[in-house]
Amino acid sequence: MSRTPQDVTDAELAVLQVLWELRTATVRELTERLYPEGTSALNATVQKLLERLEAKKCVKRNRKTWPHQFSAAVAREVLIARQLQTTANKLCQGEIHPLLTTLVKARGLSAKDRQSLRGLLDELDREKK
Amino acid sequence: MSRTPQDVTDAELAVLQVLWELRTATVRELTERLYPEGTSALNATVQKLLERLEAKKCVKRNRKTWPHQFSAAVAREVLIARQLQTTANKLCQGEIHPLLTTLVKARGLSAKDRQSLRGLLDELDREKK
DNA sequence: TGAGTTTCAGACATGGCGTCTGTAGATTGT
DNA sequence: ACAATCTACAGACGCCATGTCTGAAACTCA
Repeated sequence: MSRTPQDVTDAELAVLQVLWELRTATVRELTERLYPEGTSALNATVQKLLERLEAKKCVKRNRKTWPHQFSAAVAREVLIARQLQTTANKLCQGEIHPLLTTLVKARGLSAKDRQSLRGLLDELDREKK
Repeated sequence: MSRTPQDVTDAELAVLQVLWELRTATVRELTERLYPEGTSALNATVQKLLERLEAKKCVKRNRKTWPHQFSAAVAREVLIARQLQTTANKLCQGEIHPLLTTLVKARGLSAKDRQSLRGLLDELDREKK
């Protein structure tokens, strides 16, 4: 039973969160945001995280500028979808329907939420007939 | 950014999957199921996994019998819900609604799925008014 | 050219997690 | 009761994912 590495780790995700907010940023900007009290050694840490994110195609790097400008290459929604699929694979043999029923049954679904969900479903009905 | 341990690891989940299927089992039965070709050393491995699962309150152990009988102490649905909440916390500040819309928009939702979902929503409407 | 950045390759450290060893205790057959 | 066999359990090992750091080369601007 070999361990499966995460597609995006916690520290990497923290970097992405800032990029989603700022649209684009330099290493320095990211470091200051992520480690307000940190030493300058953390620049290299953030750099490494960006390097790994780039390898995973989650971040784009503009090498034309100096310093380089970084931006997210995947939307938050994509990561959500990926994570949900992973959960489905592990716990439901890849089926997503059980996830839906679990979510719907969970507390915290307001009447408005239910209404908007119905809207989405209607849309799908019209699309696919 | 310290690493956060998983609540149930992959090897532990494999044990749980068998327990969900068999309802109850001994270490030996689990080992034969999980590692059909394995050596006897793996008995201890499974034992350790069970020990950790017990500590996490995911497994119950009956010490009255010999050998001990093990059974799952959490339903698959509970793990699903927990995992979904974790995802929501990491990617949506704890909101579950974004997960729902992502799932609904994803491929693989049949007309029947949509119908059963509506049924669930209706039920909730009646409950909470 | 020199000062102050930034980039980048590589190394290091911590700890999670799957696995294994060794020993004590329980059970069964004779 | 004794040997043979199984199980339980404590502890340790080792791999590797992941967050962090070091040092040197590359770049920019004055």
